[in-house]
Amino acid sequence: MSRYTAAEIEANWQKAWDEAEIFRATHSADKPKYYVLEMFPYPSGRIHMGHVRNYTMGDVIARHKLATGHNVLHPMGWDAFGMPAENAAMAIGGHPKEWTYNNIADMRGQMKPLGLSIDWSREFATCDPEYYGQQQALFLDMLKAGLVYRKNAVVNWDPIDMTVLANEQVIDGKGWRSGADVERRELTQWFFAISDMAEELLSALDGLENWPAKVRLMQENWIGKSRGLQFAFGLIDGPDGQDRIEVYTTRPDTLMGASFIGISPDHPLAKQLESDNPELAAFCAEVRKGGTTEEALEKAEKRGFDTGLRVRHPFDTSWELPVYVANFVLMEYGTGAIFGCPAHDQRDLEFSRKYDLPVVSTYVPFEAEYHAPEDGGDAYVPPKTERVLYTRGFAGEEVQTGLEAIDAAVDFCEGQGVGQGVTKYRLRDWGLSRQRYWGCPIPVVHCDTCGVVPEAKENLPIRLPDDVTFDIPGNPLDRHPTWRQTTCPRCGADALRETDTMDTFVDSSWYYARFTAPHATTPTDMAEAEYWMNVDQYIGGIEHAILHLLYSRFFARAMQITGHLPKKAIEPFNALFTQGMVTHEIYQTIGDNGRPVYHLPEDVTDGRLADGTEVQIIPSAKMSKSKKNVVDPAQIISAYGADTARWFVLSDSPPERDVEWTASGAEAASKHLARVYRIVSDIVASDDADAPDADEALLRDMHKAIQAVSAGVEAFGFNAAIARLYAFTATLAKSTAGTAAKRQAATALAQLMSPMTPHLAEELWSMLGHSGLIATAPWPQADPAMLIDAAITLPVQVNGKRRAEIQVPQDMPKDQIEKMAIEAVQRALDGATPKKVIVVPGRIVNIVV
RNA sequence: GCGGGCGUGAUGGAAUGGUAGACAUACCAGACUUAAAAUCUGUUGGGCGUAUGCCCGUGUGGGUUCGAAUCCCACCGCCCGCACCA
Repeated sequence: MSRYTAAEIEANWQKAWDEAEIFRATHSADKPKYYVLEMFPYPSGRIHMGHVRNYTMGDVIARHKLATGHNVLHPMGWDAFGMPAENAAMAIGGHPKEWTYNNIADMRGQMKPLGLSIDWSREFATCDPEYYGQQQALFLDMLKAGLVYRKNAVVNWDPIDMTVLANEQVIDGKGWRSGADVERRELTQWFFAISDMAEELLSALDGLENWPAKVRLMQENWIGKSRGLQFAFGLIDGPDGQDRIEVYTTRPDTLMGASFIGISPDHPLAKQLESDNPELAAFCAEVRKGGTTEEALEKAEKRGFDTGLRVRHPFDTSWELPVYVANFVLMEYGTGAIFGCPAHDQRDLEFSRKYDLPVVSTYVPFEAEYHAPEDGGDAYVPPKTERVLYTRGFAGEEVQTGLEAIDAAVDFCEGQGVGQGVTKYRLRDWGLSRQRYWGCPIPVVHCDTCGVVPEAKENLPIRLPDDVTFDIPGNPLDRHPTWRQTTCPRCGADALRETDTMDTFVDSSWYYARFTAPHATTPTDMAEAEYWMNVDQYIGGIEHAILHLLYSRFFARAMQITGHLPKKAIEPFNALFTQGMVTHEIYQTIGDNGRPVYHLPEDVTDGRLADGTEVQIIPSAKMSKSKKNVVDPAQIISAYGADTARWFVLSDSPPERDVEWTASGAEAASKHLARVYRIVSDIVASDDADAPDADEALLRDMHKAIQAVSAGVEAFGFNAAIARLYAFTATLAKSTAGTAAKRQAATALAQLMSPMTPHLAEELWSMLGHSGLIATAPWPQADPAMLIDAAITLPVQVNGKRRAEIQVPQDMPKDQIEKMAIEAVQRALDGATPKKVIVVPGRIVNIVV
């Protein structure tokens, strides 16, 4: 009997698949298409277990679809532009291009042994001029369509990476990559007009039924739609030309409780006043400088600067309110000015107490023991759905919910000519300019006479120059001796190229479309896009729930507007699945300096290092180099084979949750695969043709397994599918059936395992004497008749507690089941007469006494 | 603060409102072996009992239901997203 040797088997079958070109995606009229895509990797140089899990899931889907008669597109590429390449060039010398392409070659080399069913003929990297040239063409079309524009803007400047960041890339006031405190600078930048599509991007979320609700909700919150009233307070004796302050509020029902106006330090009025008020200027400067981190904001006192100006309340001209420049008012949201209502907003209340401003409730709750904010209590902010008593509403005293009162207030104010109801979105335009080298050059030219001129399409791609240096910070394109010099595409005069490159999120916002025609001489080929789009199943990490997925949704729309995608691709990803991380325990000892020292899993055996030192085990966390809790897929593959790694990352945990990598788990997976191999070898070697073939139980279990595993694979229930395969394997191992039945069951087992462990499955298929490849063999079908057992076991409950079991024929009439059930639980009934008998067919009997 | 999710054995987890703990890990026991490894078999939620069995049990407390891990309400704990957003 031969032994299971993963290395040999896996190499052989990978070669066979390559030679047969079974994963090459082609059109076919008689098969439905299926496009499965995993979020493409950044070429850091090494694949990690997270990649293995992600791509294995996609591969299971792809292989299952292939076997169920679909025309599958399953491509792979590289998200290859970005800062790490430049950082590497700065740190260790060399060139980002070289570094990137070497990494790609390395990672491809690590990925191929996984045996993924990828159409490698479609592979590309976003740093290929062939790709980014088309991205430039797309940019020019978007520019023409008004989807890109240039403006002067206060931007988030990352002082370490020396570049601008999008709002989405600022996390807690720090750069998402560098972690540096972000500064505010005013620069001329390119923007995608994504906010114009806010409503569309929001309302279309409803149609994404096969996206996780969590992701849809996160996007909804990010877009941040709010409905409110925008109106003006009349300014008394304002500076030159200023006679009003526009404010926006979502709570116009509290307008009669207003006690001050707060404006942002960046508000035009504040800036105007600043010029002849050094004290105010100092205050504003201090606020602008202030940290925007969570802790800083938490601790930051609500502070204001009384401008001395007063406004009139729109509904009572004798009512004057002071105008403060307040440190908590943001210029970026609404109008950059608010009215403060301390009775119904805790922040406004704190501010009012500090500056001794009046506190007036507009509504109160019904409870008697209510401690009003006027008397030192907290601000009263009930849910908008709660009914409260309005004491200072617009229609006199009445009981209303906040929602009703807000609507009524908007109507009333509009009727009185005080402002209008408006809808606002938190989503802001996407700034795409980056002052970096390793990115897609923005294809425009600055001409002294013509201004900013789009490059001519025939000049594309605008290639990055290779001869650049990284010895000093900043953008090497800026200081390149000749690259900038060009001629104006419009007037032919000498002109300068734009040296900003595009945010790398642009690259990943349309790659899924490029995969449908990776070598087209336009961004996409409409016929191919029409055939392959949309992505039927997209799989990736939850960390991309907002940025990448929102940008991609925007791009799909932009590409439709510019004629690069068909209408049906307006939402590019029909279904989205967000998989969990692969985690591992952390092994730590305390070093001489009292600091923790981390140890790699391969250096720890039974909780001890090689020298016998005991390590402290810290609970499982995301694999990270700094904590050394990393398992290298390449090592696992060489130790156990790819099938073991694939099997393990799919088992144990549901795919959307984190899975903990354990050595014992990997060992167990490996043993199981070897066991399956052995069982099938034995079946092939034996000849029990004379054994009673009547072991129907085996074939029944086979059909049930086909049913359960198929359902599991289709519904991302990989862990449950694998559990079922363990059980079916046990049935097969113990079966006393004849060879023919066993061979049939073994064949089904191989097929059901084939999406997860494709190499072993091919080997078993071949051992069992089947011709061709299991990868392309039709998926087994469950026979409905075999799923129903002739006799079934019914638990019998008395008052909801299980007291007995009865064996009944599948089709026994209800009244007979009742009779049998009552008989079976005579003792538990203890003479009592059943009041009611509930028979749930095929499930349970419950007797109520 | 706002929004969302989760809580089941020693562990990962399973369970269309219908036998809670499938499957796996770990542990324990047995078979094979001179021995070990490998392999195979069995046990394992808690408690009571010689036993047929009985009681308890899905974070806590209540509710709906013939029947609740699952649905509803409140609370506790953990996790995630957003956040001086007016």
